[in-house]
Amino acid sequence: MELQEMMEGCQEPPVTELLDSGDMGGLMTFLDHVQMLLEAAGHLERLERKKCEHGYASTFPSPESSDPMRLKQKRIKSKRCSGLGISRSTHNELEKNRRANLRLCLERLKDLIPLESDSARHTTLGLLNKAKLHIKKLEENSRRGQHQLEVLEREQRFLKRRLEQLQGGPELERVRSDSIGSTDRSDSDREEIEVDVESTELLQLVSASISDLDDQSSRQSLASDEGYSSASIKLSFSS
DNA sequence: AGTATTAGGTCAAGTAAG
DNA sequence: CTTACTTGACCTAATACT
Repeated sequence: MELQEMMEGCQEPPVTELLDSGDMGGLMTFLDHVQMLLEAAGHLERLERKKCEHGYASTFPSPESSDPMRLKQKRIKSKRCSGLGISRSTHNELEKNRRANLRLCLERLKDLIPLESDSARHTTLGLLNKAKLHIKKLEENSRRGQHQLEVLEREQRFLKRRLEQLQGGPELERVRSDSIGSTDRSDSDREEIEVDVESTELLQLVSASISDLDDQSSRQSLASDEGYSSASIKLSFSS
């Protein structure tokens, strides 16, 4: 029950949601989880590599295993060492600790990956396989999130420029004609306009705030001697 | 410097229990 | 079948010895 709660606590919302909501804390937690899982995967990989190096349960024979003479010498030496070394019970105790540590790591891993149901039994092998899949999924999500972030940043840059142009006065007419139908646009312009089409709502919002801004600035400007430019912008915009 | 020994840690096979 | 335990073998790094 408690474990289930912890696990649920670890389940991240999709990256897209986090991005949409601008929840930077959530994003950081998500990235932390990815980092921890990658570390776990790295540990497993290192273990596997070590197995290969030593020839343990590996398809690659170690150089020594092919040399019977050296193997024999090693065995003799090892027997000598174990005879003089730590007692059997101490060795058993140490081995027990090692296994406990392994179990602990497995529990931590279990907390990090989403599991279908609490009641289902999770074997070590199953858990490791699920962790592997989860890592792959997180990596994919991370890639997608990164891509979306780039798109949004492009969009933000474009809107910022657009805003500056709209506030800039004499540039306005050119911007308008550009957006209506000029054919000699650069690739980046075209790309930006595509983005623009996808975000009409956002643009409307920006336009609304620009109008507010213009209302204010025109009021201020009209009060001053140089008030005509702002006022004319407003006029041409509304016509 | 090179070799032997020791200490500490890990792995894998065999086995018993749940 | 899975897990936990025991046990012997093995590895590496540190230390002692020549």
